[in-house]
Amino acid sequence: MLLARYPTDNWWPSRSRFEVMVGAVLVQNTRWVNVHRAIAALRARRLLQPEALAATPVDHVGEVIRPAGCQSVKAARLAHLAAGVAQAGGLRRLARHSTHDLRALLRSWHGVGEETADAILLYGFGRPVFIADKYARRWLARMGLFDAGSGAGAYARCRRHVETNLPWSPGEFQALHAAIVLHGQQHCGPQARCQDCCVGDFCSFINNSL
DNA sequence: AACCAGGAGACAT
DNA sequence: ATGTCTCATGGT
Repeated sequence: MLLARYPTDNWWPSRSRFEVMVGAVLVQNTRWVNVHRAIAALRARRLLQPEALAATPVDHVGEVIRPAGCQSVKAARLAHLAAGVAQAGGLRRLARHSTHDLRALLRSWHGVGEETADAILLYGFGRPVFIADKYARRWLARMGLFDAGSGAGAYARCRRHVETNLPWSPGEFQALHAAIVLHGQQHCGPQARCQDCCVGDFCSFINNSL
C-alpha cells in the first residue's frame, strides 16, 4: 500500500550501474527532467561507460551535460567518477566490496557526498540503505519519529537509526526513499506545515515500524 | 521576476 | 564546529 499511494515504478530509470552513478551526480540540486536530458545526450555520444567518459575532455562533457546545470562542477565530478572506477579495478570489482567499504570508497571521490554515495549504493548496487536526505530528516522529525538535529553527523545518525530499526530489503528501501521524496515534493515542502498529508496509511505504517 | 531543484565543496567566522 | 556562498540550467 505504500506503493499504491506513491507509485515508484520508474523513480530511478537506468540501464546500467554506471548510469546510476552518473545520474546520482547530475541530480544534485537539480530536477530529474533536466538530468534525463543530460543522460540522453551522454548516451547518444556513448559516454555512459567509465572508459569512454574518462577518455573525453572535461570541457566537452560539460557541454553535453549542460541541461543538468552546474556544468563545470559536474563535468569534473563525472571525471572523478570515471577515474575512481578505473582505479578501483572496474565495476565488477567495485561490486565485491561490502556496503561499508564501498560507501567509504565512493565518499573518497571528489563530488560524492553522503547522499550521492547512498543513492549509488541503493539504486546502483542494490544495497539495503536508507537515504537520510533533507526530505527524510524533515519528515521523520515532523512525525516525531526521529530528530537527528542539524549539526554535523545528522545524516549518518538518521540513516543508522532507520536502518537498525527497519530491516528492509533493498527494494523496500528504494520504494521508501521515492515515497518520502514524492510526499515531500507534493505535500510537505520547506514552508508547508505537513498536517493532513501525514495521517494516511503510509505514515502510520512507517510509524508502527519505528 | 524572483525563486528553487532528488547536493557538495570552499570559505569565512 | 557551524553558517553562507557558489555552481548554472530550466521550470514555476
